[in-house]
Amino acid sequence: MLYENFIGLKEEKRDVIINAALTEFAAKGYDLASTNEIVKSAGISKGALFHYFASKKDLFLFLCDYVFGVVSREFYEQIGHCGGDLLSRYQRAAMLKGAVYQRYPRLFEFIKRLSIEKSPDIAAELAQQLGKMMAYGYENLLGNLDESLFRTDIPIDKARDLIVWALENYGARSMELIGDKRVEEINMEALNADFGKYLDVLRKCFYK
Amino acid sequence: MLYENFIGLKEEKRDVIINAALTEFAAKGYDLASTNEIVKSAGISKGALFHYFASKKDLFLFLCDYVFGVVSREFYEQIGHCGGDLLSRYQRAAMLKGAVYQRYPRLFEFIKRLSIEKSPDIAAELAQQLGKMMAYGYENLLGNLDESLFRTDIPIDKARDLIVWALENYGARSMELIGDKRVEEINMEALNADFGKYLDVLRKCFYK
DNA sequence: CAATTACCGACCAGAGTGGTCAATTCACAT
DNA sequence: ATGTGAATTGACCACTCTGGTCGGTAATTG
Repeated sequence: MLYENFIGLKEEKRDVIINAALTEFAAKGYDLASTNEIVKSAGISKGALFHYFASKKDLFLFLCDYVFGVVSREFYEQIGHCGGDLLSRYQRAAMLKGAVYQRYPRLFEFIKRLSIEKSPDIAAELAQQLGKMMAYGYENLLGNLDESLFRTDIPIDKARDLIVWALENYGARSMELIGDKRVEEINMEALNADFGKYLDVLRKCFYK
Repeated sequence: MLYENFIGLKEEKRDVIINAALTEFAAKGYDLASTNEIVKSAGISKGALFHYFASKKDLFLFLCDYVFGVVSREFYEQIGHCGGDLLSRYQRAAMLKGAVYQRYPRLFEFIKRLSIEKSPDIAAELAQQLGKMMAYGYENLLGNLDESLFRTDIPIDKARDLIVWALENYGARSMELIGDKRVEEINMEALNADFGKYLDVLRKCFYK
């Protein structure tokens, strides 16, 4: 069975290893990422890692599968379950992102890195999976959008672009702000309140 | 005299070396950047590089100085010479960025990388210079801002944030789109026209 | 012409690479 | 307590790449 040795581990230990690997790959990309760093940061031996995974490539592809699963289940598929307009969806997405972040702080950085990954060793396997993933994401966030709330004196597609860009940047900035804080000491209410204020401005400016 | 051997080179050759080094450092950061890659990509010998610069660190610090000079002279100090409102400044900044890009395509990526650089070998020297630089940049772009054009029913600071974030993202996206195209085949008029359309939307939404 | 400077690239010791494997520890059935 | 198979360890392997050196050659200068 695939990854049987790793799957058998208890959840806590699995997550430690996953987070160590996500962090290393996110920081350096596939080629420059070091398995030595991963085992050191995960607190396991070199032998253990290669007992769980056949090779560095195997580990990387497992991570891709894994994050795609997490993001699809815990993120994209939940976004539909709320208002059909863009800003409501983002509001919900922010909450969901916080939940995923608590368990896998580097997951989104890992995914971001995937989209600029150029190593030929994994390009073929990665390309199709990533393409499907991105398409799925945009479909859930932007597909079947209720556009009736937008003001009518501006092109909706450009307004949508600007909103998406601004909020992506807001998200990135929040991540940096959070930094390596322990999960407990992040004030989620304050974070959401602040985000809400920006959404209000966007509603006032881009909606009727 | 400092960097005398390098300064004496003719401009063309200097720029080739500078661009090769900017590209490598921007892509991998200080620690992982390889001087071997730089000399290969610049088309010079290892000996030559260490004839121009005493060490990798010396080269890196020269580059920092150099890009700070370029950006200050060709970018920040020119932004003031136009309308004092935020969107006019961004319009001008986009043109200026294009000019710098033609000569040093990776310069802005290099600077971006500086702000997340963590190598202890250079941290001390870098920190102060970078701080001064960023402050100078924001002062020129956001300082002494004409805020009279903003609508009065929204908090100006939040509107300004959203505009800055959206346009930063637009800039990053344009860069990616340009990718590694040769400078000649970039359609600057089309690029500016497109950018103008987005600025129009922002004016309509955030200004009176 | 000599003298000086610019430049080359083979070479160095050391660090780090992905991956292996004999040896040890562990969990657990008897 | 003991035997057994699986989980785990970390020293080790062959190899690549690192920043930097240096004896030599080519080009420039006076």
